Amino acid sequence: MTTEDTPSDPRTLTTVLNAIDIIRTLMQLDGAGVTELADHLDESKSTTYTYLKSLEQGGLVRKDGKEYQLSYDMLIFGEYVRNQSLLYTIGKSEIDSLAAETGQYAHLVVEENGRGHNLYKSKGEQAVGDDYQMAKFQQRDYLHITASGKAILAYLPRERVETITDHHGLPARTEHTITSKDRLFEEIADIREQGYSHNNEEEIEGFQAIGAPIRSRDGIVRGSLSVSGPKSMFEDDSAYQKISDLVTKTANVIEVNVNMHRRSSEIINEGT
Amino acid sequence: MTTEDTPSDPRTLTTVLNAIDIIRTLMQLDGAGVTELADHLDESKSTTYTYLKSLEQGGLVRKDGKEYQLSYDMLIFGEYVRNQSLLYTIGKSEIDSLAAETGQYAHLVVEENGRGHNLYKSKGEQAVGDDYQMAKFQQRDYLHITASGKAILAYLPRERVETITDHHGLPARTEHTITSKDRLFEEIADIREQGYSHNNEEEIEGFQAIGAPIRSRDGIVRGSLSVSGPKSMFEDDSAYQKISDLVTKTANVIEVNVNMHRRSSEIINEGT
DNA sequence: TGCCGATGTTCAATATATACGAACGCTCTA
DNA sequence: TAGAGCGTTCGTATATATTGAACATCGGCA
Repeated sequence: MTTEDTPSDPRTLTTVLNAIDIIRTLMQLDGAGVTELADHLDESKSTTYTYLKSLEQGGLVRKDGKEYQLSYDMLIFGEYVRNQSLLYTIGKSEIDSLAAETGQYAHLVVEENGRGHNLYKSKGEQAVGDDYQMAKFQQRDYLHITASGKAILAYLPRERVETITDHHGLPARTEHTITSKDRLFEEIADIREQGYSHNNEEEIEGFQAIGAPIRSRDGIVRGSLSVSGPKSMFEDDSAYQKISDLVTKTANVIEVNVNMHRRSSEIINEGT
Repeated sequence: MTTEDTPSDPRTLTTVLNAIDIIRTLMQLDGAGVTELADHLDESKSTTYTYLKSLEQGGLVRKDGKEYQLSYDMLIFGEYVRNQSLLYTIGKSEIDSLAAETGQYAHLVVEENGRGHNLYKSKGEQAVGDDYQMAKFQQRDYLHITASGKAILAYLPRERVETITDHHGLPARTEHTITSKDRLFEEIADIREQGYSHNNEEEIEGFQAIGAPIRSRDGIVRGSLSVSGPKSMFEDDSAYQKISDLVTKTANVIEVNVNMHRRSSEIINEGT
């Protein structure tokens, strides 16, 4: 239906996929009417209409004046997903401290389907960059482009990294972006040695970042965090050192707390 | 399929509604396996399996170990919906100030399908109540139970209020909850006279709140805001006065800014 | 005011996708 | 290592989605 649709085996519910396409397109178009949507999806008006009405009845879509929009129920799902994440509930305040101590932006990230999802971000006092750019809910990043993403890649099984890069490719954002697998695996080796990742203007010109993984006791990456800001903040050696120390320290604190929490839930569940 | 399902006319896509049921149930159960879900929905295992796989392929659901969960894409939808709302983008900082000035919780609310949805909340320094209770994403409230909800009801067309109460009823939360239509319409008249609403332990024993509507130039309610805290904060007359003044003032500021923004977009769009 | 074009909505026929049970495979546990 | 419980596959019976054409409604413009 859309350009990105994989062939899909015949045992998949096409109606469900179509509905999801409509949801995504509605987001992409920032709301749309029946005709506009139908044109974008190459479907008949009547079909599109039926989908919209069904989604409306199900509460995922709302008719707002002349246009159909995603409903506020989506907000509920989103908040639910966020609050469900241990990384978020435990890490939130640590990320706030990290942003406060560094004065820059701090982010908390998880991986899903080979992309980095922003669970939370906190803005430090000296953080620059329009809120515009930062508020943009570009919440799904390529992993090879960000410090937090690279921190995750570095501790994913090599095979998984292969799959991800094969699937998503290594598109460039700036001239510093890592665009070859070889280069990426070199970088991964460096990160593992240092324990943190460094984004050297690979996502945005003039911006740098330092990230570190958050792992569970068995070594599996659960997510990562990062601090980002204008490159001037990272150029001075002692500043760089300070930030990387804070980043790894914070990652460790969250790691310990998450693992403690998991352990205690496991003990509780032993009765089951 | 679920208990709340309305018969639904035959022109609706049942597959879409079924998929949405699965999403909602997955949230309700905090993740589930195929069998558990199938039991809850009174569907065959194989059918449920097909839905889960389709939703997974569509990216709304993720298999997390042994259980299916809502995906982080939901977070993207949620953030999108939030950021799309003018009330949020404009009101956020005002709500923060309101929380700071009163020291209590401040909320920003919109109405959808007769329920109040929390767009944003901010916690003041002296705010009490476990983060637990407040972080709980109970983000869809009955309108007659909260100060913000009542502020909205007060400026909705009477006919709409009737529809909403008929549909949702007036369930009680405490012994102070308004549970009759007559009482509700009296309250609405009072709110219109005062310009703000007062929640007198109608939602939670020992908690009070003051809310005010946010309306567009044509008088249509776009949402509301409120400040809530322990009743001791509201008992002193001058404190009550101070809070209600701040609440109505803040509502006005947001109102003006939203209306200005809309006006300028309209002017821009004149070229279209 | 009244007409035109565009958009939203309905419908009946057709083409197609979904639902289910039974059977198989896997895993965990006793 | 047997067995219970869960996830997965598949063939078939059945119910569902799709579409264009016709109708309704809205908004703009003369």
